[in-house]
Amino acid sequence: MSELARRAGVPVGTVKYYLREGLLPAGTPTSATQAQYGEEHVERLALIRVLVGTGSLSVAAARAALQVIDGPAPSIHEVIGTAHQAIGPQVTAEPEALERARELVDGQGWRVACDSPALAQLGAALEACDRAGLPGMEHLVESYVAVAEQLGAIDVAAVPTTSPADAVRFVVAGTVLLEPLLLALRRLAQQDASFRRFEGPAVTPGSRPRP
Amino acid sequence: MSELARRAGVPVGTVKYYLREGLLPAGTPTSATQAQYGEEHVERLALIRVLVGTGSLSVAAARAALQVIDGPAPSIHEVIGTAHQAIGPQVTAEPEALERARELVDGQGWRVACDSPALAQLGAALEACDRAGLPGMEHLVESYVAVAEQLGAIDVAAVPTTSPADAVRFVVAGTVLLEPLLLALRRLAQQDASFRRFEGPAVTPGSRPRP
DNA sequence: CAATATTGGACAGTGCCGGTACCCAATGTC
DNA sequence: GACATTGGGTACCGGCACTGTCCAATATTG
Repeated sequence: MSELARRAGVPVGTVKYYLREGLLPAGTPTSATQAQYGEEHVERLALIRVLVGTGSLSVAAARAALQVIDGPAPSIHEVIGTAHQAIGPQVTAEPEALERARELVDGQGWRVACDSPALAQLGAALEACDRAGLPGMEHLVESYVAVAEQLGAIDVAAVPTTSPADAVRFVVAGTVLLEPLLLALRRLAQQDASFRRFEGPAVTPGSRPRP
Repeated sequence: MSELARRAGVPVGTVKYYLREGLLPAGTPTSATQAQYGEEHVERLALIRVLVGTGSLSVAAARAALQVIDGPAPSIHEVIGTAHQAIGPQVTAEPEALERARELVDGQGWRVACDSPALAQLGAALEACDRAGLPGMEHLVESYVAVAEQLGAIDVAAVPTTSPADAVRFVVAGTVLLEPLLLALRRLAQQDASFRRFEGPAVTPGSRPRP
């Protein structure tokens, strides 16, 4: 076990913790004080660390996500739904907000499961924007919907067709790990866009990108 | 204070907590045991709640974000940078990952501050995708960059020009609150796209959206 | 073969973080 | 004047992701 921990770069105590929490399957025990761990355990450990680290999943959510990866793959569409159930922050939106989300989605012609947690998340997000008093939301949301449609198409097109297991792994890990990637890119693009709009033509000393 | 708490729908103890933490400015005291709170305090409280609730900012990050809103607005471009500093999860990426992020951004021709936390976030996210063994990342990232560019343009174009204070508020709140909105939309779009790709033509009983 | 080190496992403890409960003197209300 | 309420301070709570400690069984070594 110490070798596993060393190879994965994770403290031994943490490995024990993951074993206890059911994130990491136990190794094959060779005796009462020894167990065999393979390369798959190292990879699993790496996956756990990125899910709870970069993906900022809770340990419970990571367990659920890993169960989806381990489980059978009925169909990719099913897996996406299950993954969203497992991963999503369990947001509870009021019925009216949920209704608003449904209308938006239906108006867009999207075919979406009624019980998807993403609907509640959308409703809560819309509600939050209202409460914050953000102006011009209608147009903004419209633009975002168009962008999201591209994202969905990109993601689904990128699902590998080599094997069902690969596909499931890609869907679960990709859904989680591309989120921070997307948010980071958005922020960087915001900086660039604001530079072009506000600083580009007349370069003001002191407000250009810092060295 | 109890009236303020009631109007904002927040427990009194929590209001005290926000006062203590410097998120909510103190009311004008009318005596030793009484203070006057105005509509602005109710709005502020609502803003705090969406930032820490839906926006899932820590109290410390929310304080920093609110300080940006309260502070002077040198220029929108500056505000975006400062807001990213305040909001961002303080990710520490290794120099090599950071270098990789820089190359990606430079290759895209984006003008970005060298010390932006978003660069570290991007580096960490790329690193995480590698560690998870996601295939076909190059093409995927390329597509995401193109989408992010649209997002940045949308966000910056939506900044209101009515007053600097409005603009700052929009930038800070929008950066935070549109993130959950975007992620929810992405998930919904994924569901729709996967439905179209995998379930659309030949409808399989039992795998269509649940009632 | 005996002395020592290491292992896996169980369990309690730690540090942080949002938030809550309690207490108090000063004040408002009846 | 009796009594409730207020703001403010402090202590405390529960959840979470670990981490430290202990222990008996086993591996390693002289």
